[in-house]
Amino acid sequence: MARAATTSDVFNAIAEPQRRQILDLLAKGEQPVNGIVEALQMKQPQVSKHLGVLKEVGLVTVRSEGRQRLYRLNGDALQPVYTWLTPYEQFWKESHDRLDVLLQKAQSEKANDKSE
Amino acid sequence: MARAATTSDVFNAIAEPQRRQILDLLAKGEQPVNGIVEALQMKQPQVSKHLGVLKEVGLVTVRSEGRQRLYRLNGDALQPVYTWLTPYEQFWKESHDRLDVLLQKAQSEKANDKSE
DNA sequence: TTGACATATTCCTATATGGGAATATAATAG
DNA sequence: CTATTATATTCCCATATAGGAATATGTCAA
Repeated sequence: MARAATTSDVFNAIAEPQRRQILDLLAKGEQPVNGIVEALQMKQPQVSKHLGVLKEVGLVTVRSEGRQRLYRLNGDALQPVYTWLTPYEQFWKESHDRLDVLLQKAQSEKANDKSE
Repeated sequence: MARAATTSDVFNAIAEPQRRQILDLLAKGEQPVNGIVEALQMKQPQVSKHLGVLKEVGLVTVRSEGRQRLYRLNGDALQPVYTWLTPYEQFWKESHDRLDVLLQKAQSEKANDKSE
């Protein structure tokens, strides 16, 4: 089997750096395709393709206005990533105060208390 | 150009569901390859390959003990994902209280204060 | 209608899988 | 040394890109 499609889920969709850039831009507000093209210095067809992927996984929505197509971020679609990631938060938040380390420290301090 | 390598960065590495499963398992504690194979019902070569990817991006570390190779999670390596994701948090945490909405609400409440 | 602008789609190619099967390597027991 | 256990590596294949180039589609203006 080959690698899963980028459209199979949000994790695959955001694996591509340029798609994350597009999302970051859209986080500041709705943009027409050309707005993205200019802001991020990408080629128009590539942007349209990336937007297609993002749309398919629900990360963006579109609406037409005249000849422009305005893309808008749908941040909610990122929640699965956040949900998966949250339990790992402990590993870097105060990374040197992980539970096991704290326990060891507590032990040695207890020992020190006795000897000091 | 083809898709970036799964070993190019953490985002690509965690795009594969089975690799996330492996990480989830290792989050509970160090495991030998066969421990993972049994726990997750995967084939040994596949597990070794996935571990190779995870190791290359720094998500796991290994140490040998006898004939076993014990893999351990290195959660710190997930921080880039968390960092990228955090600004989007507002979109789903109290998703109906997004900043723009809050501002509107504040405005109308202010108006109400005056009238009440 | 015709032209110009905005975006989407198609075709092509090089590349990187992920799984299966078979095999190689490493380490220990006897 | 030899068999066994534990893991890694190699080969092969089907598939899905991501980018470039060219072109199709859509929409509005005159």
